Amino acid sequence: MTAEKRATEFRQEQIVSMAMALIEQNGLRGLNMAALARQVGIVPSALYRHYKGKREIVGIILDRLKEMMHSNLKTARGDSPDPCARLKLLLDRHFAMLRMSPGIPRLVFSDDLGSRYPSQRVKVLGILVEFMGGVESIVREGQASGCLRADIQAAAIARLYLGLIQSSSLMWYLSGGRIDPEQGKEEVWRVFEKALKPG
Amino acid sequence: MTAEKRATEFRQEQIVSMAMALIEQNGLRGLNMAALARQVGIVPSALYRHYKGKREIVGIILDRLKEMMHSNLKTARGDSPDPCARLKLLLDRHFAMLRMSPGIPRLVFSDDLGSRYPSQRVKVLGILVEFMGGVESIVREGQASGCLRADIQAAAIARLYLGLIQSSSLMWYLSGGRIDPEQGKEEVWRVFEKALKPG
DNA sequence: TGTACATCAGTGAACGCGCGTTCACTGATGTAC
DNA sequence: TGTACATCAGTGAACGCGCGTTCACTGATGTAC
Repeated sequence: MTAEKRATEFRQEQIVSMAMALIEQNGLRGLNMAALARQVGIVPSALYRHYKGKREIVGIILDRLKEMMHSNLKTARGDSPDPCARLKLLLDRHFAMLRMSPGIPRLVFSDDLGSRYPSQRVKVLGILVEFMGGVESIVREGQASGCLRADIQAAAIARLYLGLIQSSSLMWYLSGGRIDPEQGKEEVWRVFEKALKPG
Repeated sequence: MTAEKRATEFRQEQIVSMAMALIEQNGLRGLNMAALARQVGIVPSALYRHYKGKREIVGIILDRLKEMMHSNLKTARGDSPDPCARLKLLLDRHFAMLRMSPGIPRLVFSDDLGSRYPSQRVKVLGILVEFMGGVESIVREGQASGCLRADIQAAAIARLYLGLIQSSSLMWYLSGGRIDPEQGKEEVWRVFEKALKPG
């Protein structure tokens, strides 16, 4: 049986989208060329008409992630004069992104990625560092404006913010998706606010 | 060249220890029978004289982890009448464990583990759930004794505690080991204390 | 409008590599007599 | 104390599987004349 012939742009889109779905289900290990081709509806060797190989596909997913994280930060930065409202908006956007692409944490924290494709690990590191930096600078503004307590270092607050997101993702992942992420998000924000508003 | 003949108990110890070292360096993917045998100084097939296979070796590492986490909780629980001092002691023990076996987070959060050995994932889940439960119960006591604020749910505080540990491990891992874990630990505790002492 | 040709997405067979595991065997060590 | 035998940790060759990738090919589609 032979698949319908489609434009390469169409297939590229399909491939990346199916790749993310596979990662979501079984991690980076679940992303293999045979399964990917099956999902797309073509034969494994046909994938190479559209991408140079697996490495390139993973790279493109990370590029998109970088772009999304970047755009989330930019949106949050320009939104409200109140830094704490911006942090909340960033959290909203971040969770919206995770809801749309639940495979992201599995890819980012997959240590396969680092050991198999060292250059991709550098990319991930850059994404996280940029995100942390962005959060930290909003936190600093929050401390200046008085909406966040100033007796804790901005970097530490940023880490706490990331830690709460992370442990929320972890719970979501460990529960096998049974926990509602939306609920997790609101709880994260409640804790963050209560713990870090000036006393 | 033929290796010296050693008692199986001796080799078993060596194998597990080398396996953890390999995981520390390159994650679960870095743990392969060829490299492991090389580290031990025997030939790959000789490993099977001492263990049934890779699955068993990984299982034993997880059993030890479970035991360590369990004993950390038990020690912390019995130590001081002050719940907050117990949380600090638990943090100390946890970081001491990580310092001694830095491969642990890579193994626990390796999604390879889950997808390749589903039964091991269940084991990890059990370990984490037990740990969280233990932390939560100390937190509850802390809220009752007045050393922790009571206006945040105990479960949320426990998650924050775990989140701080996690993001500290993440920083340590991403930095390639350049950050001093001991320093990270003290910072974690400072943040935790400041954020969660009653107002 | 029809024909010839280039382009391009599809196919299936095959390759090469990594890796966990098996198996027949060897030679040293400990034990029974 | 010496000999015969069982046990057991070691060896190396080979197997099987998963998986990413290559390659010669086919047939449809779009374009030039």
